[in-house]
Amino acid sequence: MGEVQTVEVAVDVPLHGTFTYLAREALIPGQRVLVPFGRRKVCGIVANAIPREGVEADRLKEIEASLAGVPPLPPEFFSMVEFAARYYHYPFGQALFTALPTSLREARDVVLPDETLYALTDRGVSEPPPARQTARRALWQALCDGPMTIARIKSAMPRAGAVVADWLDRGLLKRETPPSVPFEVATVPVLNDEQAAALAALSSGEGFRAWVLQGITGSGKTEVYLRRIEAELAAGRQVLILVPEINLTPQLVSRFAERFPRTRMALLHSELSDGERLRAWVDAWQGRAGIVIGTRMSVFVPLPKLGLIIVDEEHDGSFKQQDGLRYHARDLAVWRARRDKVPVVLGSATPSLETVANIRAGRYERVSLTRRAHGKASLPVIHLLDVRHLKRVEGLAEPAIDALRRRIERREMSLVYINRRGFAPVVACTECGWISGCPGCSARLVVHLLERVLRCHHCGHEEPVPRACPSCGNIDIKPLGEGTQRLESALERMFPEARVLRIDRDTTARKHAWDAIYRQVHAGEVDILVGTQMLAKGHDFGALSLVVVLNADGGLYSADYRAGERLFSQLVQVAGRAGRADVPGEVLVQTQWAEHPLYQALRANDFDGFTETQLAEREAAGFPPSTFQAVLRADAPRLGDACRFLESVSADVAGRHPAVLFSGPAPALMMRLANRERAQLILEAQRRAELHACLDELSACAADLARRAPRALRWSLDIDPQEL
DNA sequence: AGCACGCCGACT
DNA sequence: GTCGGCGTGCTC
Repeated sequence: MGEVQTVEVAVDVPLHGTFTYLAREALIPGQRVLVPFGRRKVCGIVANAIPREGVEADRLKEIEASLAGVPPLPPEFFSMVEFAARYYHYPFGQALFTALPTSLREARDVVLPDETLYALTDRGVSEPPPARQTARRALWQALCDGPMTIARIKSAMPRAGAVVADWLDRGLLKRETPPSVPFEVATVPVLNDEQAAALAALSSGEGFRAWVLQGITGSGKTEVYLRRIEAELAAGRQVLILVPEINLTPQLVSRFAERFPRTRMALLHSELSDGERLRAWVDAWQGRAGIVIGTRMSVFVPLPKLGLIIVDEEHDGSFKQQDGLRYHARDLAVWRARRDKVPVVLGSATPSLETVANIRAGRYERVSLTRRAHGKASLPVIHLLDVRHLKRVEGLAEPAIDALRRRIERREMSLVYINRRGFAPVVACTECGWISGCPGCSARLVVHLLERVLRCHHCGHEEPVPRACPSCGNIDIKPLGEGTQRLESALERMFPEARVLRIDRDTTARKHAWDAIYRQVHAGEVDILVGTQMLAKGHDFGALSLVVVLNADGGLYSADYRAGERLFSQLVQVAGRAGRADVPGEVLVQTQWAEHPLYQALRANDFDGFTETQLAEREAAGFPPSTFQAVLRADAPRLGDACRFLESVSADVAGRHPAVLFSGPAPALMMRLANRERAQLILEAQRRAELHACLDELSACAADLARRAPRALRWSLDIDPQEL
């Protein structure tokens, strides 16, 4: 008789560990199963875990069924999820389910389209069905042109099932598995010397290497990727390309499709339906797709023949998941590349400071592209407009107005970029440049106008808003970054003849909004584009001859220590929009702090100089990448409950971990959100290991205390947080 | 997380 | 008298 065995099963619940079940038949790790759980039936994944002791056999329930549709998930998938669950201190079961496409999380069988190809045998070709059997004859004709899937056969001849079975029986038809990674390259443009050198570098060595491809805007990074990808495809391997959400555009996809016309691509992004996503996921997993392009979630997709990982725009914040399993796809990509002994390429014009620190530490190797790839195209000229000494109309400095007017006369397109980021207003003196800093730590104080206080979101310090500048007595002190509200309408009043197109969350919310915007822009129907952050991402607006940047200073002295880094990268991006082959573009940045090192570095096109000062500042202040951080966040209907919870967690754990600095609890920057109030506790350590040892204890303690706290309290732990 | 059990307020 | 609020406890 079949012996009853026990099996460990992972389930999508916020509890640590796996659950033990009885199984009547042998089950393979990675298999999806239907299990009774509490009073419901859920999907579980058979885990290759050590059977747990001390669970009485009579309390065990039985696996109800195995769920059909896909093969068992491979061990490499598990090992990556295990790592992510451990590193991000998140329950294994939930981590496993976040790494899966929705269809595989549900307690249902899945049905995938049948990929088997049917082809005529030699005999089949030489024995056509009689002409009077028109349907069979038409199917035969279609099959003569090449193999077909069952779905395509049925669309040609709805009741073909019996015919196919009959032809298979009589040896007229055979099943074929598709050639795994068919490969062919379309015409390839010539690389310039620098690109060729970069490609040679990225192709050198064997096994794991972490490369940073740092190329200025327009330097042709994508072409280098394409060449590098070509080599992998030619060797029959798969390539994983991670891109920010916004960059996964039809233009990017068609560029790949045109270059490798016979290679199957799997695209993974948030717009897909569950069915489409499952299909792409399985194509990648089964090795059918040679190229896998996707957003952060694709870092988990099993890839049996992985040869290379590319993370494009690696500095982009969208690689960090902001809820649930708060993973960073770039960091997991590097981990995965090391494990799979394949190279990883991190591409960016402005690599993140974390990446720069890794280059300096010798963990990553940098390859640079310093020239624009095409013709005589040159970098834009950047001017700083010191608004303290210039006359302004509605927030626009006169030289900027003149420059816009000239472009309108010449029928050239301009972009007015308004930086609304750094929404947390820091108070500054317009005379001496004094900034509201925290006396207790190196963070900056944020104005809360309603409560009339300055507050530190790092340590919780509070003080009243001063009436005059504490440094020079000037009474004209105000929050940085005020006065952009009226700008858009002001532009229209100033240039009534110009066609102004505003691009922001409101105007792009509708589904095909971008298509319409692109059409107008490329048809030359726009004189001035006005927009926010969105414009700094990889949209192609063709050539602009002028970019005016307003309100950038908010990012200079922000409560968020990453604001400077983000500002620099955004300015480099928007500046990169300016300029064409014949005329260099012009960029005007309006600022009160023209002498600030960030702007000086921007003007001199000096990324290394910029990172130098940033790294020094971060080191002095004890912020990443020179330290390692985690944030414990809590929210509740009342701030007090959230703070009390964080306070008791801190009191419980802090004493035993002197190497970890606890700051707070402090109210979070966006204190109120959807009628809930939020607070945070920040942890910092010099070494990652120290932080993680502390976090092991802290997460257990938080889970325990949360059970006794008011039920409405929610908490989360964010490792390597992106924003505080 | 989800789901049930359980014990107190305004409704047919 | 019951329908339903959400506090508490558990899930192999």
